[in-house]
Amino acid sequence: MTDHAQTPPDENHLIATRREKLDRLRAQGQAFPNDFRRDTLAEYLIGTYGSRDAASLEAETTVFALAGRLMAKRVMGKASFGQLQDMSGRIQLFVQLNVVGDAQYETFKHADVGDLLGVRGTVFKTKTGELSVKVSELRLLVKNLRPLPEKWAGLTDTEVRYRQRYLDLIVNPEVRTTFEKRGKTVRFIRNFLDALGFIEVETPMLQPIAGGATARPFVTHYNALDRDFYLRIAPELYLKRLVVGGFEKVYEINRNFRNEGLSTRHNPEFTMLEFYQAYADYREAMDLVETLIRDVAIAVHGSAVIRYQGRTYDLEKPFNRWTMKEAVLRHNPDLDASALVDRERLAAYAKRVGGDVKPAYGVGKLLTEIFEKTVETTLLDPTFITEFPTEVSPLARANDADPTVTDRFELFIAGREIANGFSELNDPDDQAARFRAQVAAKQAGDDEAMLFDADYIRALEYGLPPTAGVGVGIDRLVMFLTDAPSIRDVLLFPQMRPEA
RNA sequence: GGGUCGUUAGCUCAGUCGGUAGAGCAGCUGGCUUUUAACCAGUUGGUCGAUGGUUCGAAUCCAUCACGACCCA
Repeated sequence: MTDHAQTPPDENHLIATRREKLDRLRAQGQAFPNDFRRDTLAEYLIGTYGSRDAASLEAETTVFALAGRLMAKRVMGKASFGQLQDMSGRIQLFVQLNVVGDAQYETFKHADVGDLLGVRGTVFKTKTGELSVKVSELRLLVKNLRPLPEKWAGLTDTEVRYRQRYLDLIVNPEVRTTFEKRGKTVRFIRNFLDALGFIEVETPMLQPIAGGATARPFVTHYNALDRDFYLRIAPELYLKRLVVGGFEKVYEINRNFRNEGLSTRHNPEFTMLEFYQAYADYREAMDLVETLIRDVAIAVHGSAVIRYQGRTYDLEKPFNRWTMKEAVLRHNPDLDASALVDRERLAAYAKRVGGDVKPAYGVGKLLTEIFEKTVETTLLDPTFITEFPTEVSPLARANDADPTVTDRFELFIAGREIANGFSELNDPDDQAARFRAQVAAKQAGDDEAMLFDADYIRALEYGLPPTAGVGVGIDRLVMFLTDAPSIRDVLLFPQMRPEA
């Protein structure tokens, strides 16, 4: 791009002024140099010298090279202060005319907050005791053309924060902390599973049949094959194929895509951990999940006692474990055990509590509706709900004693589903029958129902070991660990409508 | 999809009953060699989200639309 002289007519005078400064830099030579090398981060200086007193620092003659973004500037005649921010934090700069000379002092005087600078200098403490760098050399490395948000109130407009996350990250340090914690969370989970002998794999995102969950997929087109493909809604069926193939402990952490609405809890692409362990059942999986959640909290947060949105959660205590029926009865005194098997009464009650009621719904689906409407958001302390109806669990193994329910659990924390796991259905004929029921539901108008995956059935016919599988919503887990009220706060670039 | 609220200078926000568009910060000019929301003096800066309507006159009232936040489905 060489037409830098062309300034869009809608730019304001602040940008125009900075472009003039840039034009002068271009005229003087390389305006975007890449030959300055730093050897020190702000955090290192603060950590190493922050607690030393002013007198002892006077003997420190080491010259450090730092680079970063100028975040504040205070010019006082022939001496000036600034704040330099790098990836580790901030440190104060002290620039004096009689040390750096006219040219560099002018550079600093006319620098804008937001410019990227390289400086060399020694450490000292000011009268007020702030560790600072006495600058002996200063260079402008990149000219900032767009003014940063105001220094005191900062950037609060949520729309701008999400759309221009880079700006949010520059001016709101706690945002950076949130995403560092997110990275730490994922890394901890990988280490945790690796240590238990799990193998991490990657399975297709582009799938000819979007299986493994009940959700509407995104459709795309593969030109070379002239065929529609789907962005995956879950990796589940592929991971279980791998268990058939002998990956007896396997996991994947990756993106899923669901063609649903946007909300504080939903983004169309989100990150899911799924892991599968052969020769284990859902109870062992629950124990593993409980340990994982507790340990990840300690690793990321330093403690198993978490403050989330004003409420304290003690993950050290054993998680609650209730069956879905127990939970529904506990929260709905108008219902008794006999009502839970009476379709008419359940349908009437589900309707009363605002649930979706359709003629095709059996008692299991109706019970689930009532659970979602009356119980889910009340499950604040970590709670496993078990015995999900078979009707709503097309991939889970039916319970040996009561085949109307499955050996399945979901974990709720702060009223939100965090994990979902079950003993896998490994009877190929039962699975084929459940796929056929899903296909029938789809034909009856349920556009979230599953399709028949013949290759998956073929894989089961080779023999899927008895297996437990779990999915953990990473975004919701990170929300909880970072005290974030909205999923958008834990996604670097949350989905937004295109700008007008 | 529905409801409520919001959108005014680069940022954060005021704007009365419908009567010439405001502040702080940032910017620009000058002063100031230990400041830290530096300070002092002067000063520039507006498609009031968009479109249409009511009115002598609209940031303000009405309608539609766009985008966002929160709640609900």
